[in-house]
Amino acid sequence: MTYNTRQKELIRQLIISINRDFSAKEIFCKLTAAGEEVGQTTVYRIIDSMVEDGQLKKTLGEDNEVRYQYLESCDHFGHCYLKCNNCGRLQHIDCEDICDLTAHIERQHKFKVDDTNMVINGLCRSCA
Amino acid sequence: MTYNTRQKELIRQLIISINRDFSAKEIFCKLTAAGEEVGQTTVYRIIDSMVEDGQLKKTLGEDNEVRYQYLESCDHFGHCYLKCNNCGRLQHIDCEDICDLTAHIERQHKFKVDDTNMVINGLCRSCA
DNA sequence: CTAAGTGCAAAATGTTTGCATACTT
DNA sequence: AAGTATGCAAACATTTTGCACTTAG
Repeated sequence: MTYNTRQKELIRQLIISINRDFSAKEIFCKLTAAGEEVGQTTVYRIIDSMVEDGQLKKTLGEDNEVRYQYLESCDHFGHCYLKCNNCGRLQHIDCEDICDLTAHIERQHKFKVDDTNMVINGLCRSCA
Repeated sequence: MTYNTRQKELIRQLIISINRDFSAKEIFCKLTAAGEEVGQTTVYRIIDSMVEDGQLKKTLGEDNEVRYQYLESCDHFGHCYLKCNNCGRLQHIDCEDICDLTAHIERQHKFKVDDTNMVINGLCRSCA
């Protein structure tokens, strides 16, 4: 079982409100700045469990820093995302939209595409 | 100008011979194990310069470690790769092969795909 | 009451920097 | 000779661990 705690709720809310990718340190600093008392160990632990849970996706930011991306929960089997290089937001797309591509790659290149975690980079509509 | 040194050559050879992704630490350890004297600072510096050069691509491995992937030099404008999740090898594919996809995404999803650095994960022919 | 979660301080890990020395051209 | 590159040791930054304490169910 897993308990609901003040810390988990705070972190979850903050992550959602940020609405772009973030580092563990950022979360810790923002909470502290807001006067919330949450230990940084706890921040790391909660973030890690959200990654295991599939709610967050790890990415590599500038300066080799580990960043995380919130994935809105969805029950699709395939998870494909468009990530904006400018604002950092993720946008989910349906995998049917790219199944022509994956089929092509599997046929022509003999490569079995893993479309459960595919991220395509670029610029979103508002940043383009 | 940039000088050719024993260390650069050793590291370059090693990276090519490894033929999969690697961490800076691995390079340092392998060189040391082989009896080659190369400082770890040097390893980091040479790898960094290869990243800036476009010869290596950074990725995020397990345990948050930064890993690097050797990209065989090519003069294509678009760089799209298929990366095997098992053996770690990268395979280059031509961007014409995926331009239908990028066109579709740009049209339907209003998202300007950056195809200069796109990586698709999956399993290569021998690992599938 | 028990299992799960928290937070501190310390440790471990990975990476970078300052600087004197050595090597390339 | 002049400009680069190297390597050490120390500094840094980030993340993890051990452990006693607290909290949720």
